[in-house]
Amino acid sequence: MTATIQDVAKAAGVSVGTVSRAMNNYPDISAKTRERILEVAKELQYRPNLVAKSLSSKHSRNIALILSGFLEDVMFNDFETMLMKGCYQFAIEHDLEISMHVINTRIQEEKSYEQLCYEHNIAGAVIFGLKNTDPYFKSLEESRKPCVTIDVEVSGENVSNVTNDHVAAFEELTQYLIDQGHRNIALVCGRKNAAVTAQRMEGAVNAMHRNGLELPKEYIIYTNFLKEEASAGVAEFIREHGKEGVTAFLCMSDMLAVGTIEALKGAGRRVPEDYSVVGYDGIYVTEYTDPKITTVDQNIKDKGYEAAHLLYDMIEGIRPAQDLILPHKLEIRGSVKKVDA
Amino acid sequence: MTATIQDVAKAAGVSVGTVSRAMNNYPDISAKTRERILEVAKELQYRPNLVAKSLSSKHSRNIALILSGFLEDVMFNDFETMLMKGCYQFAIEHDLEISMHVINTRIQEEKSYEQLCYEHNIAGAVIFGLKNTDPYFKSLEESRKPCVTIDVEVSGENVSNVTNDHVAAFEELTQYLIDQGHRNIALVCGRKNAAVTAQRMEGAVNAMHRNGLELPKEYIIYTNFLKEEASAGVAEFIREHGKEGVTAFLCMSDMLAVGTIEALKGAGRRVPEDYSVVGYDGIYVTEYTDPKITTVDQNIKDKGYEAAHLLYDMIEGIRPAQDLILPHKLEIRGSVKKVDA
DNA sequence: CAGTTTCCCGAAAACGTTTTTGAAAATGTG
DNA sequence: CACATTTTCAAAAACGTTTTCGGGAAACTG
Repeated sequence: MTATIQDVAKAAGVSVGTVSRAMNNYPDISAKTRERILEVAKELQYRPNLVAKSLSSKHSRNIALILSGFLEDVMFNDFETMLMKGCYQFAIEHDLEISMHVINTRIQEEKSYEQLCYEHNIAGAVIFGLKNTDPYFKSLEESRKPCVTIDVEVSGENVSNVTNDHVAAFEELTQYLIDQGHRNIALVCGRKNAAVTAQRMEGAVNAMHRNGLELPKEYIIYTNFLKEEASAGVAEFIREHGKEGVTAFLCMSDMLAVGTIEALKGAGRRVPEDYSVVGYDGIYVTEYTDPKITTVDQNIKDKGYEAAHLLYDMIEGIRPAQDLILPHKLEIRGSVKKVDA
Repeated sequence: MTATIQDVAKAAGVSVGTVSRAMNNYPDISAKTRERILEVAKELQYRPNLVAKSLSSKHSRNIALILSGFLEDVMFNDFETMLMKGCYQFAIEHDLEISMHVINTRIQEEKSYEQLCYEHNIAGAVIFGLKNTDPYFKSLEESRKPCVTIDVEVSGENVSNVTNDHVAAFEELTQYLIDQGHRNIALVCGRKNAAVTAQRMEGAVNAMHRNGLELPKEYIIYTNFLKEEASAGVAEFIREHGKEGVTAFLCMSDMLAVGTIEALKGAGRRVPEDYSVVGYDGIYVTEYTDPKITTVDQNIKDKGYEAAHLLYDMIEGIRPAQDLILPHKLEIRGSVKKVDA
């Protein structure tokens, strides 16, 4: 099979401990023997077994990316993938091992977060997709293993949160619509009791009130963040309220925007000529629709990178647990038309 | 910390070996002691350390998903993600551990596939995104660790390949266009020396010849599978050949179809009224464009599932290395118009 | 040059499991 | 009841590393 540390030791005429010291750049070894061992190691194409390393070593360079609901949600491939890319980017740059774990409710009930870490000798994790109904949501609070959640507020000694200022971002997005002259705006909402929904709602209402506008209850269309529900909701909306002068649809996600545009086109309306539509998230689909969708880019890849970064710093004791708010960016594409106020 | 097997052994008044036997359902243990041990284990919330398990155990339940070029290619989030989902699906169903490794050229030069397996105690891997210029492309041939490649033909004792019949599929797609009355068809091609390009080209030409049609060299637009290149190429094409009666664009990927449609719309043409367009792959974007793109669905999630399945069977000695050709499916959406022949 | 310090490195314990070996206990057989 | 067989389990080796401990050699000190 492949050479082990024993083989290298024998070939170099030293003890295994010395080989270990040579491989890991420890100080207490003479330059000469280190050279020789490194040479022999290269000769034998020796690669340390990371499993043994992980078992033996006190401090681990393994971090995890934990995904909840990965197999259930079929729609959002872009989000998780960009997040992964960000994490892997950081891991590669800092020579970390990263392992991915998809968890569902059953798995969460079976083993705690700490147990999962223990199972795999993991120093900490970036956790994505956690719902407030997930068992981990509560139990993380008392975790002794550090972790970083994405876009979900969990309090706890060892838990950080990386997110955007969704309130401000949505406020900005709403303000943009208003600046373009829109006064009667319908809101295509996400899941009623989701945290993100509440934040975005707050942003929308803030912007409207600041401009002396109201958001009538009838102008709120609730969905579960599903495109089809947005389509159905919007179709019904224009049947019932089509004559009331609404000029824009403010959607809580890009997917909802896609559904909204579909419904509008299905009803023979043009976007943005007849109705303006904006989305939220910045997933890559927004560039491929017609028209391209004006949205707020959360830059999820950076989020992944910064989450891994923060996790690493927590593990190393460089930074304490904290909330990190990353910048967002209004991406103006083609789905909004300026109207006369 | 968390309870180890020692703790369980002590609490149950037996040796660690016995605990191991109880946990793994070995036969040589009395039902009574097994019961008792399992109870104690649950009591202590014992979870075996998988790292130690992997190190100690002869046969491993760890498989890997190896992704080449994951961080480089920014465009195709859908493909890798669906593949992952398929693999994880199988892994969860069969209680396997799965680890994901992103490799680039540097990493491939640094360590061989076998070394990578050895490092992580991996029994075998599903490999995706391998280019014929990748170092692993050749070295896999002699690997003693089983592996399954996706959509790339590598010969070798222990390497399987899961793919679609791209020639037949593309032939079918082309035939569909012809059946709809199209006679003058332009081909939006992928990277010139890629294996997939050659296969699809073959399929296209087969179908055309069978119907007594020709594919003029000027009607072939080469790209590197990039949307922008397709846009540019098609824009130029209709400037130069717009008057020659071409009615359809046959694209080697969905992304190219998106680029093609973009260019056509940019030039004031309608799809499918003025030009029909078809894509290939079945990524989810095809459902979100306007019009929705008629394409061939490769069902990449199944591919991932079946690849993991085959890998598992190879490891267990149930199936030998082999090539697996999965069914594809023509997905008729809205980007093709019937014309009078 | 004797005593101290520093530098190297070998030996062995440790990480948490599985697996092999062998022996005691239980059961079966005639 | 003596012997053979089977069942059950304890003890210890093994997996491939890291890390601790300690000691001899070399290098300083006065």
